[in-house]
Amino acid sequence: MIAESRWAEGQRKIQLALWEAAERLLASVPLEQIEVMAPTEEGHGDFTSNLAFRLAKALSKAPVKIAAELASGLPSLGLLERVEVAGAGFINFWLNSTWLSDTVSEAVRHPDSFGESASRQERVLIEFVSANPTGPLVVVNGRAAAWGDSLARVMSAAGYDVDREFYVNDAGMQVVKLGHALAIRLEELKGAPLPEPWPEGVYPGEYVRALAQDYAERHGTWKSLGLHAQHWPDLGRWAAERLRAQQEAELLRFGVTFDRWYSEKRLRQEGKPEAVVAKLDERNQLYQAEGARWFRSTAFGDQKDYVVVKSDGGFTYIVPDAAYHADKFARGYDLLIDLLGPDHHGHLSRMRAIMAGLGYSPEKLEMLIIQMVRLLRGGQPVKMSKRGGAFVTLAELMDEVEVDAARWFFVERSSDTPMDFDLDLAEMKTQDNPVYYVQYAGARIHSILAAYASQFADDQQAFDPSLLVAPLEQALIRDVAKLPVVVARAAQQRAPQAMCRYLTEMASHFHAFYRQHRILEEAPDLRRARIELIRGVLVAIQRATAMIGVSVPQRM
RNA sequence: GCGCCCGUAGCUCAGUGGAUAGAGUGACGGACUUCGAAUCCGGAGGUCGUAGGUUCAAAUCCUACCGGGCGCACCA
Repeated sequence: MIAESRWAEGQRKIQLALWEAAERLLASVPLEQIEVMAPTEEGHGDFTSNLAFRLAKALSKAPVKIAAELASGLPSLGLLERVEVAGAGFINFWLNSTWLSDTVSEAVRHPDSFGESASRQERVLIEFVSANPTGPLVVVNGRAAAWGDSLARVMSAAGYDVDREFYVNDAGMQVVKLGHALAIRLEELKGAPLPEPWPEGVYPGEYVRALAQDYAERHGTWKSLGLHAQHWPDLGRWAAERLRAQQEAELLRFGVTFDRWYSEKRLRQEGKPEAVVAKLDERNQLYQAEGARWFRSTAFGDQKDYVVVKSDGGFTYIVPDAAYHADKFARGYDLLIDLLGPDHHGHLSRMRAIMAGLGYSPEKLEMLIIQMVRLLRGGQPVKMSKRGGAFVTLAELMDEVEVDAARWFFVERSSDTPMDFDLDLAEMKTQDNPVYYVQYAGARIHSILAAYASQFADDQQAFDPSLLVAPLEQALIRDVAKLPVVVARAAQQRAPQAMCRYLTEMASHFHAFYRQHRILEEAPDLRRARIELIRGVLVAIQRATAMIGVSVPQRM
């Protein structure tokens, strides 16, 4: 539907031209070996190639000489302004500025789709958050939510067919313990004393009190319930569904929705864990020992074999998990991405092993760890302990920090390293806060466009891109033109944080441009050109912020 | 002990095998009669944890070591 971006198209044309030039010098060079890439530094062109270094050995000639020969034989392709040999043998390419500024008009014409790539015909399932339905979402769940949702948006824009899924652990022992906790709180409502000592593993959190209140209001018969273990599973299921719904509402407030909430309970009811064990058995991957059934995970690079069916006949947790992932493949996804919590390091090699044991190709399952979040206030860590029932929830974080700021902070850092979340900084609506820096650029553009619309409502001036010659204008044109490539790259690297850097750089160029140049007071033709430019910049800002779930208000 | 992740400017962090390793922030010095100063412009700040190896080229890949974080149940 969407054509290849002009930027990528230009890159491709240069690559082909270089290939032809190389073929004239050396009998045959595989096209894949010809790299045309973004230079690391300004002043090295729009694209650069290291081809001369690669050919140096085969041609036994100095890279500089090869580069000069390659460069001299290149056609302009209708897009190159100049080609230069630099350093020890790099070939740098500058794009024609008129060709470039046409992409700005392209952005202005397609404000809702600019930056997107054509479909890749690849179905991806991203599973994230998947918090147990035994309590409210906590801050690290927010990190996973922001990061996973942004990755989904970025990959979707890059042409992947993406679904988001939340796996609900509503079947295990945890749910029974939640039911136990609810029973205790119901007894408390009746005036009974709390158990001494508090039973092991039962949720002590305050939120269970609220649930008990709620339960009592909805169930007239609650007073006849005693503290009997046979009631815990039912109470637990009720509470788990309440908490799951609450999690869904909190995520919605955070701007994150899922295509599917996948129930472990249903997975078990449908017999999928049994099917996985049977399949492993068929494939000769199981053996009996010490009264349990073991999986030969060492055959797939794991450290030691582990139990899949316990001596009491129950499954270990890996079995339903494996069944869940097998089911994802069965549903037709080409690629699975899991964002796992910080306590799942040990899970990775096991999951890889068992999926390999089931015959799935390991590179089709990517597992990324979302590392823990430490909240800082006044430079000091805020105490959090789920066990003690005192923790900072995502809802509390949202009460304190705007969603835009929270999401920016979570996405800005790569996922696999622990982060400090500076509450004071995120709350600040000042220059120190990077979110507002970007939003302010958008607000300024909105404000200029509003003034333009009222002062020059009947402007008939045509857009003349050749007037945009100032360095900052050129920088902004390139920023806009690059969006599709930035998105494609962020998707490929699974690195939504690239969007934050892109936005910060573009905003910086815009603010500098704004201080240095006038728009409305200029002659009509230049005014019109700059209006087109900032419209394009606004589109790029809006598109890029949308991909990380951050808004761009018209006024701040 | 084993596994995963991380050591880059005072601090927080980017960095795709390429050129002189970058931002932000802090401290310091400047800029509003202007379409929004929530902004801009300066200079200063580095043995990329250490030591080897691969390569024309290493912060990036490999090995060892040092330092930090997390995880290592027939719990989930």
